[in-house]
Amino acid sequence: MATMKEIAELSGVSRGTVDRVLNHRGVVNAETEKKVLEIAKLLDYQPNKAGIALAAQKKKLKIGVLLFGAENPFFDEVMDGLKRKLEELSIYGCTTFERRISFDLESQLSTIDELVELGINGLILSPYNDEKVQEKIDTLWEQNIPCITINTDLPDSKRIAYVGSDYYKCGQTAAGLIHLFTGGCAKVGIVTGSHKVLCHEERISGLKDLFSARHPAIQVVEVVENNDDDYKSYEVVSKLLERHPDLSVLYFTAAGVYGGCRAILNASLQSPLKVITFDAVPSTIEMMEKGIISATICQQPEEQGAKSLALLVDYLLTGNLPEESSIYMDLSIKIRENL
Amino acid sequence: MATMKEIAELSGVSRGTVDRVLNHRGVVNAETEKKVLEIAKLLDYQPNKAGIALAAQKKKLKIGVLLFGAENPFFDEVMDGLKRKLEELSIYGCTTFERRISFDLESQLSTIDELVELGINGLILSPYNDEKVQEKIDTLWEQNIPCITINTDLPDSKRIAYVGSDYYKCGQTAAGLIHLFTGGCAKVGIVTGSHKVLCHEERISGLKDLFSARHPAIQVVEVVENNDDDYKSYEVVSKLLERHPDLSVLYFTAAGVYGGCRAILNASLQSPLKVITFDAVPSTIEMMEKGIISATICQQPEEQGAKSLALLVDYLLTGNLPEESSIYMDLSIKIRENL
DNA sequence: AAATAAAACGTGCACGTGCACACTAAAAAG
DNA sequence: CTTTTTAGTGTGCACGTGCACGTTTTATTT
Repeated sequence: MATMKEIAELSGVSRGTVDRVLNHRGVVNAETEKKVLEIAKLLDYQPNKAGIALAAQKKKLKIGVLLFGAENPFFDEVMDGLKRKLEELSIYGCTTFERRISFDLESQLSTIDELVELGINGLILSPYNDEKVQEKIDTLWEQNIPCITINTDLPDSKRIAYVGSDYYKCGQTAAGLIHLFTGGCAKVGIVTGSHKVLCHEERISGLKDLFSARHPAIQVVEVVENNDDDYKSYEVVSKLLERHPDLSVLYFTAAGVYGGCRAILNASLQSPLKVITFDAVPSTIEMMEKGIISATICQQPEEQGAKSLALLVDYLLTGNLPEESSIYMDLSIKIRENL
Repeated sequence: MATMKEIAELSGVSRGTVDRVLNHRGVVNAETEKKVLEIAKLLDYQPNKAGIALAAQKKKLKIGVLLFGAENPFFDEVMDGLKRKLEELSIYGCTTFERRISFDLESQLSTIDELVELGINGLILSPYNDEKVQEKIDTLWEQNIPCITINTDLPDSKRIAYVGSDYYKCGQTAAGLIHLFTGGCAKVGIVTGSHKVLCHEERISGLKDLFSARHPAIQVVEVVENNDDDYKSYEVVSKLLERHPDLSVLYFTAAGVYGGCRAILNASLQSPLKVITFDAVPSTIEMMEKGIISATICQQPEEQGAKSLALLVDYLLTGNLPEESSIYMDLSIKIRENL
């Protein structure tokens, strides 16, 4: 592996000049630049990561992490993955400032300001879907503080990347499972968070599109909202089961799984009901072990945390943007036996 | 973060002595040792990885990788994951020597010798199940060449770890899927590689055990062997389908999936047959897209490659053994929609 | 022509560790 | 008493990069 020193010797200049050429720092004579670049290409120069890491020690990179769901175990797992990656990246001597807030625009905006005050060099954010947050992200970008959105996106903002799941594909996967579980003829009820939340809607359309394209005999009988609240969920599911005693599948697009399952346990059903959910938080796992939930589709929260940190640190150290601006996690289906 | 330099200053000794104490190198006065260790613990000293990486440059670690299945796309994916991790670990300046061989004891033994000749510092190996290989691994261990088994294990050897899947759990997961796909009453046919191969047997017993424990109405009608050969597979599956025209599920524990599926395509079945397989090689994906295969259980080949390299390099650089001597991958269920 | 500004480049330190080598003082051997 | 051994310790280089600072040359202004 070629080093800057070797390039300098072969080009007849000093290591400092090579540094200036390769890192676009300062001013260099056009001819010199050409020669250095030539030789660098010839030797297939790749910066030595150990050297970069060593030099990065003094930079003391500070990364802000701001997630919703202060009480949501899903985001605990995101944090776990992020921490794991932080350990791996400890070689670059970077530190994180973590904040968990409830689902609220104002506290999101103020916490971002707080993190900026602390002098963060980059931000990982699960954004509230509001124009003010988008503007904030754009401002940060102008201030040389790059931002990565995680779990939910703000596609029109100047975030350098989104890391999360493909919600449409989530819905399609659920549809595929329903087909396999029922043999192609079924009555499906859907419990969603809110029609206003884009990602819930996308999961529903992914599912409906697949049914109409491939399994027309599967019928979505009703969609109810639980506002991601377990008690609301308990109520709406109870009533749904009363209205449709012949329901064969119940599909949760988001939170409120536990409340919904309690409603199922409480109802006296004559036919077996298959339940399909998202994510595998502890209460979901409990219901899978009881046999209430047949399958759950996981969006790899740990990987989301790990990937977003890796991308941000890479950008801060090398200036490399990710190849794709949206990075989707693999979806993994879990049943009782492979939890 | 504390450094060796700081520890040296606080202990009133030189950095060299701190190095000797912490890395058990050379001879140190008992009292001095005690004091240094005390202060190191007090400061919660963790060696700086960038420094280690930089110093590791001159060691030029060489890792041998010896995998079966020269023509098997599954092991291609293992190699992909390993390469990816190698890129990440390039910071330590290590290189790999890769060999792919066919399933044969003699060539495995001779290739190991060849790699040792090349001066490898460690070996990643998918071992042939034979005492001679075990002895070879033990010999390597005596020679200070640690070995990690991948995909299949040799538990009684002196390998420092096994990275792969839990075959019994694979079988249980398949059983769980069959239950969900059929509703608890089904006739199941099993196509296996060979009864002599331990891991195939484990997948079958995982499946049978779950059925007898939880789903007694599901019946395994026959187990046939295909010796991991597609044409043999075509033949035995054809005959199996003739003998059991009422079969509801066909379960492949190993290779020969493509040949078996061709047999299914060729047979005129009156009732829909659900097929469950392992891994997601290109021909399997093709059959999933055609709708022949309902689901496949993946053992994360890329992760196997990545994890084994990470563990080996970690051991070589720091002497840390993995916490568990057997590392099992998560099992991920794939259907057409989440491939 | 002298003074100032700008362009272009070189030098040297810092980062933390591994390891070879040199060195001192005390104990053992002659 | 002198020489040799050995336990114990200190010193300094190497690894590759980022970056601040200094120096020299060339161009521009007064």
